[in-house]
Amino acid sequence: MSSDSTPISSNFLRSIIEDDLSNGKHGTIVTRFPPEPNGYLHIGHAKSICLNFGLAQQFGGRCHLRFDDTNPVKEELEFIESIKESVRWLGFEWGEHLYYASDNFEQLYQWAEYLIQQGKAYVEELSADDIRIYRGTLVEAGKESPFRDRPVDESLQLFRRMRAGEFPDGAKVLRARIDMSSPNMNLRDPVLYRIIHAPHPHVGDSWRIYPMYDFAHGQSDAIEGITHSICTLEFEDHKPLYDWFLENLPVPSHPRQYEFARLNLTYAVMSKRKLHELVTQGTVSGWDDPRMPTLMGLRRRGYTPAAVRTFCERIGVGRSDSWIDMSVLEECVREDLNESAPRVLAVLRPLKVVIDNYPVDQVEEFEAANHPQRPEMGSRVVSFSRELFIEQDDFSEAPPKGFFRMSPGNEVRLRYAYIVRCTGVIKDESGSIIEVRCQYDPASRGGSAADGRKIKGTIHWVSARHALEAEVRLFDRLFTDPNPDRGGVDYKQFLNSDSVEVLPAAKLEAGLSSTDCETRFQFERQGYFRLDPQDSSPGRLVFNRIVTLKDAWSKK
RNA sequence: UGGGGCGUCGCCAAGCGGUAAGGCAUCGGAUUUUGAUUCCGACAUUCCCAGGUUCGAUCCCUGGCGCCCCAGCCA
Repeated sequence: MSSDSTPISSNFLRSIIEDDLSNGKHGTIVTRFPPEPNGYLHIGHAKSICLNFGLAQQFGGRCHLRFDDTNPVKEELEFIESIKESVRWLGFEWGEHLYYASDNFEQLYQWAEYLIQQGKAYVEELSADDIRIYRGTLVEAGKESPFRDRPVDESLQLFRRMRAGEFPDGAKVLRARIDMSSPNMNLRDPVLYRIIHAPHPHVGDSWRIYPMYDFAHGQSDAIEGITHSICTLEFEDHKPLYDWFLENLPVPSHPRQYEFARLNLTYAVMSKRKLHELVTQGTVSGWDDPRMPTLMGLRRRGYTPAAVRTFCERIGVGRSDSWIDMSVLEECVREDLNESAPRVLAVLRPLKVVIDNYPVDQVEEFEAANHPQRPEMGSRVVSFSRELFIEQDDFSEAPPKGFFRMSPGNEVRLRYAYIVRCTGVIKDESGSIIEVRCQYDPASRGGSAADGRKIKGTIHWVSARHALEAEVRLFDRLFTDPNPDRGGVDYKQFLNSDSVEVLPAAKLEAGLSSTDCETRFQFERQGYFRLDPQDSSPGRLVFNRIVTLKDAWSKK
């Protein structure tokens, strides 16, 4: 992780930890990343992962991976596995510190009985609807349940029978006995346990009752000896409850909770519900669709873990609601790939070019640098012949002002090869250009004019008879609006109908025949690409565009 | 209209009473066989507003205004 390029900057969490360490409150820090295994991880989770694992790393502590698996009806083994895979892919390792809240179920159950015995919890028999009505509203105090003051023994017996599976789902719950008139809704006798007759992905069918998040999370933190329990802002209202449990239970430690603002990205949606919808409604091909902001999606697209880590560092950590510009993420991959990606010539939308004065059967080989700024990356040889492909965009019959690519009468350099002058075009019956004719300057071998004249434009090309054919997929933002997630409107109305463009017959330089999906390339003048790990096979090359190059010209 | 937060450049974000870091974006200009990269330069007399305390306030106090979160047997 030392290769990440953004300097570590100050934030409020680092300050807190520095203080706790220097004043001896803690000798070492322990954090945790606590996902619920009910879906795939997205870029927002990456922020939390980088924060928790990163803080532990920077301060010589450790970070646990803990599954907050208290709701068996939403959780699946598949999600547990994909989460582990995503965290590892991001570059973090939890070692032996893998935990499940569900492994604490017996202890939590004992603590629940303890609370009952202390008169601090009771078995509730009101229906879910009635509980809601009794809870009151934001501006009105709640009412106490008729079961609130029932004898301790009665609650205890009932709770044991709940555990034994004697009651159907929803028949009863266990509630904490706190304060029905608290202005903090979380303190109005929160539900601790509910009856769910469903098997659990991790602990199987051993339980009929399951603790709620609030009754499991803080205690799990305490059991694991977490020092800094870092979560998102919406849990701030839960902190008094978090602390209430830790103060009223014989727990081994009392972690402190700190909250930060969750990540929002422009031109994306981040809620699990909406991502799920995109998948199930077939808007995208799956959780790993290269346009998805999921870690699986970014990975398949070709993003590097280092780029995602740099992004998480660069956006900072604060407590104010923030919308990070997609361009920040994009710039992070470019930075990473600009350093490491070998350059290659590839024509995405081919236009045939014939060099009339070039010998018909002649083939020349030119040396091309794999990375002009990094000679140590070596060079390769590219074949040149009379018939080539160039990019359709690199030719204009009636060029706009400032266009310095190929146009009739103008000279342009074919990268690494020769300077050519366009002499004419051939069109089909409908008037579209199907071929461009040129004359080359034999004295410009390698691309430099013998007389030293300056050539402004350099374009890429591929020799027609040597070209490799490939499918290339150009991905763009999934949404047309910077904030599709804003309230009041259906985010689906902002779906970008052009978020993927498939180019079926791109022409690549021959050397690309033997590459693998681990290598990211820069297709010169176009962007960064890599083989799609899913759809590519030895006989069929499918490239994904990870991100474009910056393009000052197209902006004009 | 209860409670909890937040408000520093277009987007993030440092700053912790001593006179506004940095990144992304944007705009100039230089170098360039990628209109990329790299490099230089510009970019908040001002920190939501109004009062107050102070020699001095983005930082302290008071009062406004705006935005976000909370009424799951979800996490």
